[in-house]
Amino acid sequence: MTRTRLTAEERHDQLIGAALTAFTTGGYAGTTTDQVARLAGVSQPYVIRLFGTKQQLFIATLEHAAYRIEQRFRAAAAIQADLSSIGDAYDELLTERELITVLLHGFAAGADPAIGPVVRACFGRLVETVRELTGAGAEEIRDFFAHGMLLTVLGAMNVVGRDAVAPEKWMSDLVGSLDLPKARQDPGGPA
Amino acid sequence: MTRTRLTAEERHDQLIGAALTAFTTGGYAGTTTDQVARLAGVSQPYVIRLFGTKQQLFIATLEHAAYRIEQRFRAAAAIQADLSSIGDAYDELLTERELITVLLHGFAAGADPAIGPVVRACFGRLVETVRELTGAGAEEIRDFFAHGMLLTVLGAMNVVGRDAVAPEKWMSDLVGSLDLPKARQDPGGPA
DNA sequence: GAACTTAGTTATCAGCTGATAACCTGTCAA
DNA sequence: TTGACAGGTTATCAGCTGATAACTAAGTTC
Repeated sequence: MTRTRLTAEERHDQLIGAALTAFTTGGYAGTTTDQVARLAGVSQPYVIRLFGTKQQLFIATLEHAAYRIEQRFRAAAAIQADLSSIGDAYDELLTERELITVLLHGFAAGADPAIGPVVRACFGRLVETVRELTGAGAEEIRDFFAHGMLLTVLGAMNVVGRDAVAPEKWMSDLVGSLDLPKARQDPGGPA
Repeated sequence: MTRTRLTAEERHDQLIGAALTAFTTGGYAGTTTDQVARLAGVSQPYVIRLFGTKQQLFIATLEHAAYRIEQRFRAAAAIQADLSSIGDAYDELLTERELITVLLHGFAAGADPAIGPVVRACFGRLVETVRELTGAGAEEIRDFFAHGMLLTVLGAMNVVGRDAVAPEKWMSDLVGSLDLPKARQDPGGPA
């Protein structure tokens, strides 16, 4: 069984992908480095070797998620540079769950002295990016992220998104008037 | 050293208070039952004995937090039954951090099959409570909780609240136009 | 083809953590 | 007093988990 050897950089990227999936489900403390390793088909000590510590792996994952979200925002703004366009991009990210939800886990772990600065920087960068791309005022930016956070939390709770539970009335009140991503649920296509 | 013996109910309540503090900082997976026990001045096995499992302790803590938040909302509405009054109550809760932040940790753990239903029920109850108290429409309710979630997340990241870090410009943009609780920071009174 | 570099593994472990079991001790009624 | 219930403790542990060390093997260069 000749294993395909990857370059350290390729493996690094692949591991961050696996970490994204793993941390999305379990959060920082609730995820083991072994889970990440298995997802990537690699031994657990090798994960540690590449990233030093579990904490550094989590931080790298957060930064990667924030970077990719930023990219999606920029792509959306390249087509139409306003908040509604970026809002659509956000909705798409929400159905994919991982990038947004892992960031929420970062927020929740923001009290950690090592993770806090990273997650604040990531979030601040996103705020600046949206303002730069749209030229929107402070109030608009605030409202944009406010509704984004609501949707993010509802997504983490499985109130909206791919694995959403059966809706109740209070849910539709919260989500009803937003152009929510429920209508865009994956109709069975490939991941 | 004669330890003061409490009734099981008193100890139960005290332990939930300790759990509130502990889980607020570390989240569900990141907090040990021993930390809770030490905070309450009790042995770790006794915590398990009273609550069965760590998970049940967390669930009890979430429900307690949601209940107390609801009470605060009702108290605020008793004085003035509109969203701005309840919003003020929310700001106060935010400076106290614990009740709101522990709920956020519940949201983040919402993917867990045992915790998910509980946290959805808690949140749904809060939504229904606010609507019942204010008679506000779906959009108003949504906006209220959207801004609430933004503040909650910013609180968990220590962007606002008691232990807030030095502010940066993007933070003031997000928080600036909200009647934020920063001005109400505890001026040195007793806890 | 040999020396070297780089990608990966297996073996191992110390420390933590939730949970169980067995025991101890105030307090109160009769 | 004595018994019995309720509120606790100490002792113990199996299993997990992040991390280290030592070893193996696939390419690569000369």
